[in-house]
Amino acid sequence: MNPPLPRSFFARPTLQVARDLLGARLVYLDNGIRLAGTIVETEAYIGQTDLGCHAKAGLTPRTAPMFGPPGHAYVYFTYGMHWLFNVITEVEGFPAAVLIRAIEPTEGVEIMAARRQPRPRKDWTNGPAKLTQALGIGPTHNMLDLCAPDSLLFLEPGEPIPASRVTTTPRVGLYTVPEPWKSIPWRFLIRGE
DNA sequence: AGCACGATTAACT
DNA sequence: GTTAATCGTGCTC
Repeated sequence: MNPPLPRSFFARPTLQVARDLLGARLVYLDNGIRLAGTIVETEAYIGQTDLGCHAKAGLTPRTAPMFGPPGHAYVYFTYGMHWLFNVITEVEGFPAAVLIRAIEPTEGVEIMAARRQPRPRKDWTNGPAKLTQALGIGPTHNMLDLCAPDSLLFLEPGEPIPASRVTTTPRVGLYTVPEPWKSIPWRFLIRGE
């Protein structure tokens, strides 16, 4: 078993981290059972000048995790019902994160399936709030250190994804965000996933 | 105190 | 393609 991605992986430019997380594996130890999936879609949110990023509001109770050290979780509540999982990037004090938007289930598939019943398999983890449902990630995991040796939630390296298989598009769901932030291509996907 | 809106999803037409 | 669900957050008054 590969050791988890170290803090130095996350303490880099956010676009680099978002790109390199494609193909990596997100792992959650749920009561000792490994639930895991390969990351196939990410988005970058970078600093207070990015008007699509929560950190545009500055340091508040909600955005505090983004200002914290890299390699920690930022789990937030939105639309009155959904939890979204992000990984903090860059140096402490600079607010930035990568949103994990979709994974391909690899371990603990039966448990994810049960939580996402009765939906078809392709709808189990193909959205940022769907994958937190399937894995069981929620408010208790906010600010968790994903690089701690005993962490229940962490990322493992996977098969490197060649540039020919990576696509970028504008980020999703930023309806009222002004340009250029609305259209800047900070969403990363594995082609065909 | 009130209000507009959201890094979404599921169920519609 | 459109829209309801549902409530914390940040902004304005």
